[in-house]
Amino acid sequence: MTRSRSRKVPDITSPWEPFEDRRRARDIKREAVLRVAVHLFLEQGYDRTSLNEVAERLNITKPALYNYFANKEEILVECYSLGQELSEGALTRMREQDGDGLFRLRGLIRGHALTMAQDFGQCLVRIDDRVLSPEARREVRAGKRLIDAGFRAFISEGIADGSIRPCDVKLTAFAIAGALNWIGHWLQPDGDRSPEQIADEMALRLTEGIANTA
Amino acid sequence: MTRSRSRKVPDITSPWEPFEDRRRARDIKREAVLRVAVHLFLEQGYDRTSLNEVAERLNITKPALYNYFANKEEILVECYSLGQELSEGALTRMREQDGDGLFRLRGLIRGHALTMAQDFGQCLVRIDDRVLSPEARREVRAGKRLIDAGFRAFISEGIADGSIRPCDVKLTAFAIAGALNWIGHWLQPDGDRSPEQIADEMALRLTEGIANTA
Amino acid sequence: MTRSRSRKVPDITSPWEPFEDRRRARDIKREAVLRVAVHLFLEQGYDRTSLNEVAERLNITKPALYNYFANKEEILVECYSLGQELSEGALTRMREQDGDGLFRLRGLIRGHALTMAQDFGQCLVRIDDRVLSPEARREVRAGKRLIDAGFRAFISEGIADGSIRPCDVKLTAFAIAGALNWIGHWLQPDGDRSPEQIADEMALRLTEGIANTA
Amino acid sequence: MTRSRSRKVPDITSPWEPFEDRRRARDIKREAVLRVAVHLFLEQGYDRTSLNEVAERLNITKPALYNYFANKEEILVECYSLGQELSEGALTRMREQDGDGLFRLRGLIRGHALTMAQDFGQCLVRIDDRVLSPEARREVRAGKRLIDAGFRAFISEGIADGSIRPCDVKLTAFAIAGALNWIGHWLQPDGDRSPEQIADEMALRLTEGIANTA
DNA sequence: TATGAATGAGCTTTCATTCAT
DNA sequence: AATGAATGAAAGCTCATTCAT
Repeated sequence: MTRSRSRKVPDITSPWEPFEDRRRARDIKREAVLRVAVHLFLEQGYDRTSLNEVAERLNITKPALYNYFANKEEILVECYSLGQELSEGALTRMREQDGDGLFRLRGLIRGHALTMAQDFGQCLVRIDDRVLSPEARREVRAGKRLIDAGFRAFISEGIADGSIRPCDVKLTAFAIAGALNWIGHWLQPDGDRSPEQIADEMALRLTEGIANTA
Repeated sequence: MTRSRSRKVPDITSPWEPFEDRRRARDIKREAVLRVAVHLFLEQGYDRTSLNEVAERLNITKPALYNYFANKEEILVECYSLGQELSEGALTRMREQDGDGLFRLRGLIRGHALTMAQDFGQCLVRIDDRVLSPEARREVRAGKRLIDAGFRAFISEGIADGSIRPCDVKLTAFAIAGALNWIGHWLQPDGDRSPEQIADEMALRLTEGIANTA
Repeated sequence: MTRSRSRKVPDITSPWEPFEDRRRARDIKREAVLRVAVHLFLEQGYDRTSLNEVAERLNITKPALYNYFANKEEILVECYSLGQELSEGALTRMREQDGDGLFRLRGLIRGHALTMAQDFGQCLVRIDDRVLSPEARREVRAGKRLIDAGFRAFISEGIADGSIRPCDVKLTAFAIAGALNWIGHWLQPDGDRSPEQIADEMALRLTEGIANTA
Repeated sequence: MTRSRSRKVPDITSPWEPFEDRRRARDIKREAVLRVAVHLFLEQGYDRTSLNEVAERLNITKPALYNYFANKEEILVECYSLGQELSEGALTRMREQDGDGLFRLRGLIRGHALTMAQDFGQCLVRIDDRVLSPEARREVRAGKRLIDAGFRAFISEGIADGSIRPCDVKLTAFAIAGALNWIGHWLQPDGDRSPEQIADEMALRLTEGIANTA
């Protein structure tokens, strides 16, 4: 026993590694579940995607999923969370950057557009959160409001610093967000524009009317 | 219509009238089903709305629905159709009006925004057409493309006649459509802006950047 | 239509009969479900009896049960109810009869013993009410307490009127109820004593010690 | 085995002790499992108690249980066994004591009542043995019959020696056993009577009617 | 000895749809 | 035109049990 063990070098040098390994393996598997799930959710809708299908694509059985998630809803919630992270990431990055309101707004537009080019990001706007339990829904909606508030804040800021022309902040924010969210509905992975091109174009196009270039 | 109605007094003279009446009654009921259905679909999602619920709100029983519709999918398809009619109506109206591209585009924006303020209109963008059978889906998508083509046509027209500044037509159309479709997601029936106000505002706001006012 | 109808004599003489028939048919089926269910519950236990088994014995399919009952629990609750009715029937009958406490107690014993000879009666003591939801359980337990209270009342009454010797009422009631409830556990349908014989014997035996024969 | 063990220095003085220790530790753990299990079985029923719950309360994981028991059924069987031991203990003790039938019967009643005040004892009458496999059930039932036979034997003995009045032995035994078994259903751990008081009271009360005091 | 992961079997429940009436 | 009853299919979830480690 001692001998056979002694051959396994890493076990001696770092007895915690196996633990780490396990946890990492677990996280990797969790992520794999989420990736497959969000993909199917987007493809077929949440209700029409059975856990069996998710499991099948992962080459495991349905109950195995319950090792990683408490129930189907939790899977969706975590998909939302990952999407939310993408979205908030863009917001945070721009918040920390110097520049006037218009500059930051354009950055946020770009970031949000790129978010919409990814599965987890699309999930935010294409999977109806009405399937969630009231509590989960509240949390998800709070996240969505954060983003919206970000758009409004940058617009207001731009108006204050003169980089954006006075306008109806709320409606403008909705219009911009709507145009971006819609990307998730029409974007083709193999389209003739790359997500980055779309993002850049949107950043310009959606601010053309309100940019104070005078 | 007016004539058939005026005859109504003596049923004996016109044995076909009851037929008319019947068909009308039938249509009225069909419409009632659709109105209730689209409402519930929007409220809970298509999959989570059972025909039982629809029937209950109509004070009939589930199988009675099958007198008016072949199956659940047909109900949804007709909801889409009604939404599509609203949408295409706006398009047709503007097509028949005189005016330059910008003028027509603004009219279409207004019309589309108003469409998004109604249940059947919202249905177009909030109920995922992936629940439909391939054939039905193809038809619905064809309808949606029509609208999109309308936006693009007016924009191109505007560029041609000089009322709109040159721009990426496709992307611009997507941006405008997205901003408008999004209305269906955030509009509150009792909000502080009326649908008409929103429509007018959007017509201006979404063309600010591309209008050739020089 | 009118003619074909006029041939159906009973429809004319009593237009309500078909309705009645239907309702009766429905009740008959409900009862059949309950009889089969309680039988299986007693034979295998509640948890180990699947609705499939119940349905199979009735030559219907599982979901058909849901026409008559909202869920499995409701089936059990109604079994309890029927058992409770038997039990309370005996109590009520004796309450309405003249006689001293001892006489009534013996009557109740007899009645309860006979109750324990029937499926619905056995259900009361052999199916654990812990499988029920809290609300349902509360109701079932309230029923059980009623019976218990009946035993105590008659004993107290007997002590008061001198037909029963002073004793620990609560414990005596428990002892009697226990002896009777236990019948449900050992009674064989084809045993050498009939339920009536057992009931009579128990009425005497369980009161021998407390009867005031002096 | 002994040899390989002897290499561990401290073990040299008494190489058997660790074994003993181990076995003892194992038995202690087995017992702990049984105590937790019987408690949960009584609280929620056998079927509704998952091995996960049992394990959780023991701060181990579910598969660990399989080190001590082959399967869930075995756990229940051993719970029964421990209850049976309690019950048979009372029987054996009285069998070995001098005294007439009435005396012994009263002793057995007392012993059985006390058995019913303990988890393992209650298990005998509150957990349905129909969840067991046929073989296990046969064994458990054999045990239960032993106790029943004990009651009958003492009653017969009492009739023979004149301490008990002639009566229907079988029915009397059932009545007494039933009254006692029922204790397990109504006894409250914090009730106003101690188990001993109840046992004494029952010993008198349940023999009042048949005791030959003349 | 103990664990995390996985599985197979099974259960309750829901629902669109059909059919006799 | 409308209903009550019934069904087939499927879904989410639970759980005892096994196994590699």
